[in-house]
Amino acid sequence: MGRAPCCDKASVKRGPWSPEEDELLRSYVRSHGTGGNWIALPQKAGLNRCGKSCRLRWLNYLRPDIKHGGYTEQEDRIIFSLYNSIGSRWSVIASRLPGRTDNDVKNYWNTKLKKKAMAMHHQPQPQQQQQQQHYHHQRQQHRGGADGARVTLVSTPPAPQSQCASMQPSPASASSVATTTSGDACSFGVAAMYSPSPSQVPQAPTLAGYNSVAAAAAAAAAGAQHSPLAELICQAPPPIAADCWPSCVTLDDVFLPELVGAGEFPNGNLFGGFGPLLQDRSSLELSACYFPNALAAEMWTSADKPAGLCHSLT
DNA sequence: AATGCTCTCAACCGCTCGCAT
DNA sequence: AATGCGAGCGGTTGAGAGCAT
Repeated sequence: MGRAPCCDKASVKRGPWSPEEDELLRSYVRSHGTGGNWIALPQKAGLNRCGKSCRLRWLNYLRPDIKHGGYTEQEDRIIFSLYNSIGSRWSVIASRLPGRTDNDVKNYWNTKLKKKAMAMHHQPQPQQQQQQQHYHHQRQQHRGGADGARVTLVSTPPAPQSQCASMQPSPASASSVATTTSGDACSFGVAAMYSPSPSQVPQAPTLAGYNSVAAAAAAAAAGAQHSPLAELICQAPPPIAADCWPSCVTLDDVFLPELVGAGEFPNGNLFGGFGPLLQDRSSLELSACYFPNALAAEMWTSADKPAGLCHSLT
């Protein structure tokens, strides 16, 4: 059973917005803000529109920081990646692309990227497929999308290692030290927090080995049964080179097991092909990363990392 | 020039979620 | 605990622009 309409559709204007309406809404929001109440806004702003319509118009079109069109190759990759990782959660995907809206990303996917993916589907590369099947296998153990363990690396000196396998659920936020269920702080350099409830946390400790940006097509190409994108494409774009790392992607929010190189956090090769990249970027503040589970987080702390990378962690 | 088809994207619809009561 | 309400989300629609015939 659906809810009651938010406004009387018969009495409000619908359809395309006129420049005058745009200006009314723009000037009202500029001077008053939304007030956290979109339902009441149209009347206050002198608009004969449904509040929902006003909200959509503002968020998707009138906001000053909106970018329209002109998607870059890097943005494409991010969308591919995130779509593969989390599916059609457009608001989450859009949040990784400054200036983009969920509606815009959704439209872009439906009209352009999906076709691009399907075109790739007809050009499979056996060698990649084999490797990607491996990714796929591991990816399935990560299901839950972005709901893996979120790890914030802290600069506190290493303490005796304790298992953080039972982290308290916590809102995803950087620079927080999680505690175990017994209340012990996991202060051995890594504080891990699970976004999902513990029961949702994948049990298998195996780590995926691809970066989150190139991963989209990689995992998808593996034909992952749980991946929507996987049904569409079978070929991964090449890994991102150090000199074209998307400027809009910060290391602040990287799903680390995907960022690191191939394998299971091999000692001495933690970052696989991305070591040089990360070293180049060591000036960035790596404040929060995602791991699929606490074991992965622990492996991170004990693994060799590019010099300087941890230096700037908070 | 006229017609039909395809594509794009702004806008709508219906639902879930979270908060307040 | 139950209920109501608004915000937010993702899927879908349809008008209009562009292109092909």
